Amino acid sequence: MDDFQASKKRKVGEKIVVKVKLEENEGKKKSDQNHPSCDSWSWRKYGQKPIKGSPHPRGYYKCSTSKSCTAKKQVEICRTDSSMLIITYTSTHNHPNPTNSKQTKNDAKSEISTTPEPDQEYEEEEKPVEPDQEYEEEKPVEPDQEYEEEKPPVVTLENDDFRYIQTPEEETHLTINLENTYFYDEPLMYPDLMNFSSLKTEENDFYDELEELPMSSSTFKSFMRSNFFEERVLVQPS
DNA sequence: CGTGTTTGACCAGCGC
DNA sequence: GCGCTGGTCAAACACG
Repeated sequence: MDDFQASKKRKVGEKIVVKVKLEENEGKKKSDQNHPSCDSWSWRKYGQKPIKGSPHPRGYYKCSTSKSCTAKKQVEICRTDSSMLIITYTSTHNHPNPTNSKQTKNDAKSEISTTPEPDQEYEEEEKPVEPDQEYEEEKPVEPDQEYEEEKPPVVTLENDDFRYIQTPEEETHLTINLENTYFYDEPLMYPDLMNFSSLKTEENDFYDELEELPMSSSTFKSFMRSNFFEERVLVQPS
């Protein structure tokens, strides 16, 4: 009802693809039970489909915080690396993050802009500092995009069709530039990044290898509850 | 009882 | 035009 029944189809206007590294041995956090991401939005699963060429099904989630919120995400296990989750965010939250307020345990540094505007972009956002965020992958850096050591309060990367806002706490590297595709790595640990103006993605890079990895939904679920770090990938449409 | 998950069916875009 | 595939719906079910 709520939705822009816009597209049941694959022509989504905006997407953020996040790669999440799972660490199986790192105990299960009950706090992530329902959403395989460390974002603090609450998600409700509304579907799951086996994806051709992938041994793992893809789960479809909607934001359950607000019925009018059209934010969605897709979660699947990377076929090339079963310890990696691929989370694709689509649409935007049109409400502030409800759990931010109750997430004051670490450091309630996260301020949410209460802007009920559906297409509103949060120009500035603060992320809760993650003490143990770890990610170290060195990848070829796009010469055009250079990130300096000391970052300004907010770094905004802009392209013709997407804009990506990051905070100084996260280190973002531009990793690959395939024609029109831009990839970023970063320890995504905050949900407010769900606001983006116009992003798009190609997922074909995941399909380059298929391995037989029989994984039941329960196994998948246990994956979801593990620890991980995330790796955000932004893609620009061609 | 409320909320979230599971799962099969249905729908629509896309390629041939 | 047809079939394939991905995305969504909704009823049934599970869980706290």
